[in-house]
Amino acid sequence: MSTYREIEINGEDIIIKEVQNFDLKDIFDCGQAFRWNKTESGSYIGVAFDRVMEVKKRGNDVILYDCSMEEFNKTWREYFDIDRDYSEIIEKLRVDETLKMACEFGNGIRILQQDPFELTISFIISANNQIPRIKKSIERISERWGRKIYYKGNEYFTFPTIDELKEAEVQDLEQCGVGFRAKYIYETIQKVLIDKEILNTIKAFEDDECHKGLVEFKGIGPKVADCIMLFSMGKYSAFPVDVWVKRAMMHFYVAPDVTLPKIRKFGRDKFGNLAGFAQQYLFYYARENNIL
DNA sequence: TGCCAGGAAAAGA
DNA sequence: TCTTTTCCTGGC
Repeated sequence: MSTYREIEINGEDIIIKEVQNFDLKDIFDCGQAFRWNKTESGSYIGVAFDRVMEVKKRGNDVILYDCSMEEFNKTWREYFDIDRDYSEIIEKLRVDETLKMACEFGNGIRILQQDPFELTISFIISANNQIPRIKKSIERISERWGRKIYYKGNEYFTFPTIDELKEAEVQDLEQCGVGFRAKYIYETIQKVLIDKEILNTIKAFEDDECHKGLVEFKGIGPKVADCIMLFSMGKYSAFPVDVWVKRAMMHFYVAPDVTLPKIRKFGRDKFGNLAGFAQQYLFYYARENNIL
């Protein structure tokens, strides 16, 4: 289902009129992206797809600064999932009392569609890690191997391409603060160097096959695979079970001693092809409210 | 199947 | 200041 939205050009900027369920804090604080930061003016600046993007809300309008209609249609429309009607998803999920509460809390969430290679490396780093440190590691990797770009007089760095990372050694990666995950990142780089289309191939698979393909990488377990397929491969039956979702599920649905694979199966069976959305609402609700 | 090591820094006490 | 926890995976 897609809903028509009015898109306007205003000087150098794109204005998407009257967007519902689109809140910048919800989108960038729900743990799916690591390269966006809030500015003093209330906008968010991030690096994605080789450029710096600044986004701001004005009423219910979304402004994308310095962006042509062509670029918007080619890249950001899909990235911000503009054509999806989230009220329809919330309508279906809110029959469940817990989800009703979680959806109301995080009603501005959108699941971004990011670059599979960047997401794969980023979520390998995320394993048993915390967000400030994950962000720092990704910044260091970008500074070291990415391309320097400028926005409003400030320096930014693109996330490196596979070719830019081909010389990276385990030791170099360790210097970026990724710790024991360095060898997993190194092995993933080698694997992608051998077959540069491997992530696109995996992306084209059905959801379960996609998950199987991803967990074959060192450093990618069930949780990280679910994140990669949900945030960069459009696989919405994914149900990443991290510490917060586990807490939320144990709090609201299942017995305290249930294993992670069982929680994952429970979530996927319960929410079907909306599992990924349900997970995001639950995760955000649980973490922001510090539920036990 | 279940347990635990594995960076280092944030968050909590 | 010190201790615990951290969006978990691999290997035993």
